[in-house]
Amino acid sequence: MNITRKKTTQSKRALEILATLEHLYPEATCSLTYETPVQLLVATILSAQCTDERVNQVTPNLFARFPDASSLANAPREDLEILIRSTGFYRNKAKNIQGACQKIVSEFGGEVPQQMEKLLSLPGVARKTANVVLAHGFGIIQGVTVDTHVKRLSGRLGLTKETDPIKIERDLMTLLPQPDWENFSIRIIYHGRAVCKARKPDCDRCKLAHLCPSAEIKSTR
DNA sequence: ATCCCGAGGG
DNA sequence: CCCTCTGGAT
Repeated sequence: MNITRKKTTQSKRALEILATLEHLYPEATCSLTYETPVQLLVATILSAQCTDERVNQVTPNLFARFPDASSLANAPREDLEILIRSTGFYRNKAKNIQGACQKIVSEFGGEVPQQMEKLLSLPGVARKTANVVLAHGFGIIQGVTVDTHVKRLSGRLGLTKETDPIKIERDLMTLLPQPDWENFSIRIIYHGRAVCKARKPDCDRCKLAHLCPSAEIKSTR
């Protein structure tokens, strides 16, 4: 009973947070630029530990030369590395992009698969990347995208005590209605970038402060 | 737990 | 200098 009641309270608070975020960022969408599911997958792999702004800076040149899975699969590794270098982790990312595209060509007919298990079988693709591709590429809501922002804000907002992204995702999936899973993530990310920043969270201007156990109240001492 | 890794902010 | 940015594999 206690647990059920507690979960209900938390879930209600999660919904209030989501409602506030929807009001705050009505137009929030995936901020990566892409034309096809393959390009979305590649851009998402590139977005690891890197701002989406920087990803969008390299992908136009990348996709102009290697627009699809087969051209990426057959590209000289060094050309890929040079094109994506500024996004960091460029050797791993180039290897993973190429490996993923080779498998997409050889096993999935050159198209990004729409099943979670098949996506997870691609090198460099785990739940975060798979969730982004399924949601924004195909409109399939399979889980909650947990990136560095979702992880940080979920903790600060008291929506989870976990630190493992998989467990955080499980908590958020319990707290939120399935159709809103990606809506929540995308807006949390916007809020994490603009207000609830990693270094210096701007609690004074935060519209979620009244719902947040971590908000700093500066008037008390 | 550690490694991969560039770029920008403080 | 240190920290952070839509992580994933070993």
